[in-house]
Amino acid sequence: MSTNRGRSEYRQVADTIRTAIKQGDYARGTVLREEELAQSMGVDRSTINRAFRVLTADGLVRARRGKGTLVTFTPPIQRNATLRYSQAARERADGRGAFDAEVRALGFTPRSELTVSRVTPPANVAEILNVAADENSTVKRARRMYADDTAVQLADSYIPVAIAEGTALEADESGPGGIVSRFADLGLAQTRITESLNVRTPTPEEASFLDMTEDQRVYEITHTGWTADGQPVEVCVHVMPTHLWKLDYEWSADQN
Amino acid sequence: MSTNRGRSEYRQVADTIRTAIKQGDYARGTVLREEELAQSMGVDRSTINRAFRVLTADGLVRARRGKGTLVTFTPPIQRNATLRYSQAARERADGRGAFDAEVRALGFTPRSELTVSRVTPPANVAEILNVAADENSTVKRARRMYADDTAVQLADSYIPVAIAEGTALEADESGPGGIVSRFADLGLAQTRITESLNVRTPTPEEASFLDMTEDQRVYEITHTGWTADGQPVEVCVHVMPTHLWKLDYEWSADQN
DNA sequence: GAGTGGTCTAGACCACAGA
DNA sequence: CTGTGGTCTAGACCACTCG
Repeated sequence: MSTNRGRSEYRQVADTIRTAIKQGDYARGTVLREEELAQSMGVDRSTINRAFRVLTADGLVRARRGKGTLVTFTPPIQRNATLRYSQAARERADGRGAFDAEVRALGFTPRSELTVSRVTPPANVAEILNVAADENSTVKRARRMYADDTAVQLADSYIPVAIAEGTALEADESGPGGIVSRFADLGLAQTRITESLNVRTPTPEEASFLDMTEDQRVYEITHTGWTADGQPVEVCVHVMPTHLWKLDYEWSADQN
Repeated sequence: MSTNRGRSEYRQVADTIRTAIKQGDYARGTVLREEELAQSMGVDRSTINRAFRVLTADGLVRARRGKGTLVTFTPPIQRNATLRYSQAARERADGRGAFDAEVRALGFTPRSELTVSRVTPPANVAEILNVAADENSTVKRARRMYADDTAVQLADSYIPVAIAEGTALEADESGPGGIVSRFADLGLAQTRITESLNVRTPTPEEASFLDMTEDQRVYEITHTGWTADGQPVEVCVHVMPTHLWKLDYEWSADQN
């Protein structure tokens, strides 16, 4: 491969393959082999390996030892933060959650698993909820979400035991309208929502569950629901691969 | 370096240095040298180089050819999307913008440059604003933002020429309360805001301006302001390094 | 056992910074 | 001219997949 305006060979290789994937020349599921590409492009295998690392970080391919490197590019799932929690959306949802609609919109089949337990919350969650961080002071509703059997999101919701104890909030099924409706049933309707968002490297555990490498990135969204009198009743920490999601927000400019 | 539960050497090296930086053992500005670390840790220089690549992606260090690798870790700047556009914030601001307050909150000195021109908007912007994409159909207000002389954000705002022509919206100074107040002066108060957010690799130009490598990531935020009668009057595209920013959103649960 | 990616080393050469 | 990172190659060895 010829030299080209200071752009290194592995980046040129990555650019070439990226373009091919986006144009549809390499369809999702196509298997590429490093050695073969190395020979056809006249470079060392390590150069191809490095190019694939770049493409992997962007979520375009995924290497499998012993098998080859698969093209995995998918358009992102759209998460509308505001609609998810609106009254109207809950009435519209017919018992199906927001996640369900988001995934179906792309033609995938959604699935999610829920595990409810009592746990000691992470320090930052304990601080927001104003509960002790050193006991089983919260109910944790851990959701694991999939699209066509691919894990796409982790969402761990924490509720103070003082609120959840003996209520539907500790049940394995959230019921019609979702968990937010259960809060409303208890007279703890969430009227104000805050989300704090950052991007980071996944932990090894997250990377394993979400089938990511540590070169990829996740959104970490800390979502808090507040009642009208300013009480924080639920904190949910969402972790999702950045290459799989697009986030939408919407609000009134003069509400504050 | 001994083998350790399948975690590769370069990741172990990265973990070690990451911990040292976060604990404050390597202060911001410390210069590290690959060859020196390679010898002290008993590995090849390329292994250290690869470890630094990981740390660079996280924004912890930045390599400088000919000089060494500098520790650059900084706590993130907090951007509160909702407050930026509220009436209250504009009145509080004393002529200083939201960016100004966000940067000062971290002890840095903010600075920004503004260039106003007429341009053909990007296709996605043209579509939102419902203007032609093939002429100088929009006024572009290009802001370049710095914290202590480090570039931290690019924000390109687009306004239909039909709205901006001959108004303060085409001026080089946005005036008290910022550009949003000028819209209000024209009877085009923005009452609804939408933001669509994703994460991607910076373009070579963005990487150069923001002093990033292509291993790092940027947020791309497409912000739209709408009037009460549903007219889109301004689209602003923000590009900012993910390792430098934390994003906060806030809204009423039942506004929709 | 053969195929394929993940990683490490050793050596080389280039580009850029700075004296 | 020297120091330092960026990249490329060649070879090696390991881990995992699949027949």
